[in-house]
Amino acid sequence: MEEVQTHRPDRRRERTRQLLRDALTALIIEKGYDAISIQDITDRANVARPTFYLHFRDKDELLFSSVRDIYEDLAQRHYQMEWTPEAILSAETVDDSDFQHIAENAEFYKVMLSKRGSITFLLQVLDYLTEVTMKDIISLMVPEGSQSRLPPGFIASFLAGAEIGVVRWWLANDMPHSPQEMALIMHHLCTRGLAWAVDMPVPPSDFRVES
Amino acid sequence: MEEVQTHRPDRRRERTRQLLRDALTALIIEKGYDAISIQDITDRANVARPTFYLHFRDKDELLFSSVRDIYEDLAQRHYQMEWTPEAILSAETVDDSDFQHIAENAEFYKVMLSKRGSITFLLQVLDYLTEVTMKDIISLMVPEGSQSRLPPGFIASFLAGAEIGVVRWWLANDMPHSPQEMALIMHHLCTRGLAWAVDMPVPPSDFRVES
DNA sequence: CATTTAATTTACAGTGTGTCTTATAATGGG
DNA sequence: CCCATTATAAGACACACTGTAAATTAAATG
Repeated sequence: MEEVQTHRPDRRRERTRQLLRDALTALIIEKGYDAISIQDITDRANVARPTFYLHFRDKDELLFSSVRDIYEDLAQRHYQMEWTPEAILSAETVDDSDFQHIAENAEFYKVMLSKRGSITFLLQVLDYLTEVTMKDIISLMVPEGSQSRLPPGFIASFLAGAEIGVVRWWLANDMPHSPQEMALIMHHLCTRGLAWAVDMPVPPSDFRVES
Repeated sequence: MEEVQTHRPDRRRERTRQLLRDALTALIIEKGYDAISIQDITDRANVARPTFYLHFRDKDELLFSSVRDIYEDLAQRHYQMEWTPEAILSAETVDDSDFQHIAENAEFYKVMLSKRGSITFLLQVLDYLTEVTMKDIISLMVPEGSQSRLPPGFIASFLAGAEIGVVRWWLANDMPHSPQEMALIMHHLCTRGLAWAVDMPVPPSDFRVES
């Protein structure tokens, strides 16, 4: 017996929800995610504590209600382009929207991808990146009917993890490069690997894993 | 005025600490890290709750007291070998101790690197991997007096993140490959990059970032 | 066996959670 | 503009967990 609550439009509702969202993001930057109590959020938002539970089950639900549209927007921006194998591997068409977005919300990510952040959030981002990368890998292989040497899921997880690592380095070092530069560096390292990065040759290998 | 407590050896002490450590790891696998209370731990260990605080400040301190020696052991195993630039880039001398260790503690890592885990732990592992990788990168460049195209910290963060991503994939897919295979696959992908992985050529590039 | 130290037991104050009730205020529809 | 509806406020409650304290009991060491 699922009782689905349908809400007629009401300014008070959206206003309160927005106040709570804003309070949360401000508090995250100030004191870290874990240290925030529901009381903190409602105090900051000038809302009674029981009101919180009229809108969100817990802190995580509030957090994800804040970021969901951001990732929809990012994915949409990414897929505005028609990705072909050539475009993905070419340095001319590198997509820097991820790094752009991180730069615009640097304070937020600096906290949320640190010990003061939330593992749920970090893994959500990682899964998002894996999924997007996965689609790119697929579009890289399917049109050719070609087989990659490694399982696509493996490669996507590899690249997504690498991106998180690099973003953390970027933020920890106060963003010494522009988003465009970062995307380009990342692209070179991803496509060409460590041997290129340290400018040393490795022998060719026909190593292959059946997926 | 630092009051350093010096403990003469006493079986009761080490016994209690070990009981608490064992209780924690068992509980982590059962219900996830976050859901565990101090009470849970002491109940499982058959120890009074105030006793916990005679040994550890909080849950995190207990956790890290459990894993510290593991990582010392791993690092020591890794550095038993004299790493030269050739050895690091060669597929003959791949070090699989990390994957071996993960496989031996698969249940534990499956939880701790998931939403039911702990961000502090995940980042601790990430930082450990970054540090170890960093030393490898350095040993790759210094003896030659050569310069890498990218800042070593960048590369190390990239590879460490990639390793976490891959380990998560490996665990999520119930370890379809042996630790040795995983280390080998990882090695190929790290050194040769995406172009190799999907078996498509990219033009050479003399792109370089001054560190 | 005696001394030292660890652990137990009980208790307490503090903090946060999730829910409930009653009263008040704002909103959108007619 | 008024009214029925719905959101919010205010206060209170039971519950769980934390960190610490005091007095007592138990165990290990030499």
